[in-house]
Amino acid sequence: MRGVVKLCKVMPDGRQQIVGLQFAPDFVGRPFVRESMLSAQAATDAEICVFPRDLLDRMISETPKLQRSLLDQALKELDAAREWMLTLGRHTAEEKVASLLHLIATHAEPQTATTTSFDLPLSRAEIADFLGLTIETVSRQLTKLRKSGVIRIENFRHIIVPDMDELERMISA
Amino acid sequence: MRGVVKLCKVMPDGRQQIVGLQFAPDFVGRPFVRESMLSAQAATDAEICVFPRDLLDRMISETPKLQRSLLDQALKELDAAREWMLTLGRHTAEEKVASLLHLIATHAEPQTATTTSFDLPLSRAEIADFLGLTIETVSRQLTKLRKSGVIRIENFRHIIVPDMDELERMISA
DNA sequence: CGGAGCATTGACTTGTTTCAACCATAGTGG
DNA sequence: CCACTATGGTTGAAACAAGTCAATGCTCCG
Repeated sequence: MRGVVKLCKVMPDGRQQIVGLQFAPDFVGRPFVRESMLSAQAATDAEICVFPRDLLDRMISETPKLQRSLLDQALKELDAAREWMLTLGRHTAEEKVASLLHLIATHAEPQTATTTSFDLPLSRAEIADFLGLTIETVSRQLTKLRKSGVIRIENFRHIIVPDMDELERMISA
Repeated sequence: MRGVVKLCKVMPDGRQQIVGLQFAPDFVGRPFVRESMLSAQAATDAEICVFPRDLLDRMISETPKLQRSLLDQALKELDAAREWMLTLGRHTAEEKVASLLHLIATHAEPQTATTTSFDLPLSRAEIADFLGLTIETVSRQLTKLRKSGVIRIENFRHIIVPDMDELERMISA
């Protein structure tokens, strides 16, 4: 209902990858399945509406409409995941960081005109885990974007994008 | 029904990423949606069973069982996509190549004991696009795996894995 | 004040890419 | 039948982007 939830995968040796962010009205969880190889953590303060599993399973089985919207959500997430695969596989560090800022800007609060500002829901370490980079590289790319005037940074977490088109041009995808 | 289909995304500047491989009885396509930002190409000779879109849409709407299996397939693909995000983001080149071999080995023909052999459905260039690497790096990692005895290569495309456990150990995830 | 936690910056190293040469195979046409 | 080209793959050397290691800065908070 409010806040951001991150979906994580970890390797035995400790390397970690965030494989998805869930925003405001998204549904988190996997009906019909006992467990998955995924952990979900709140990235910010969040209000979550929880359903008991068997009740939910039953409701889904009985109402085709619900099942349909669940399918839609799954397909939306699938598209997002594949979009992100392109980012992880074929973007440079700079493009990756720009992509993340764009993702958050478009999914967070409603926008006003071309100028946008928002709070990062993630720490540098979490950003690194999302982008497949190190915190140092994330930090460097952020200052690079700042120095080139694409973004402004206030208090580490608050980002101001004077010109969204400029940011989108950094991604070019 | 037979063969391998690859799902591709391309960037305006030509960089390309393969975001999924579909094997034998998988369903390819997106019901209810006119178009998606994805192209599907046969990677090998393939036999495909095609349904007319409106017929399929209608059938799905009317049979909850079909809708359910479609949901299952979507969730399966979502898991696979996220698994691959971990590979793209946090694995080294060597681990990536090993992961691909493992993926193909486990999805291709049924297996015999620990020794496995199969034909690569992808060219070096396609492998590179799947793993987010260059063809040169792919080639180098393959020879590295060959020289270390984890795999044998016959005629460029045919791979023999003497010991599956050994291959899995290269991935460690 | 002083320590803990997070972020930034710098110097250096390394893995992967880039650029280029080369090899093998198959097909084509003189 | 043999050059000749096209295609796909391998290999080497140099360049570069990102990672590693280490020092420092900034805030919050007890």
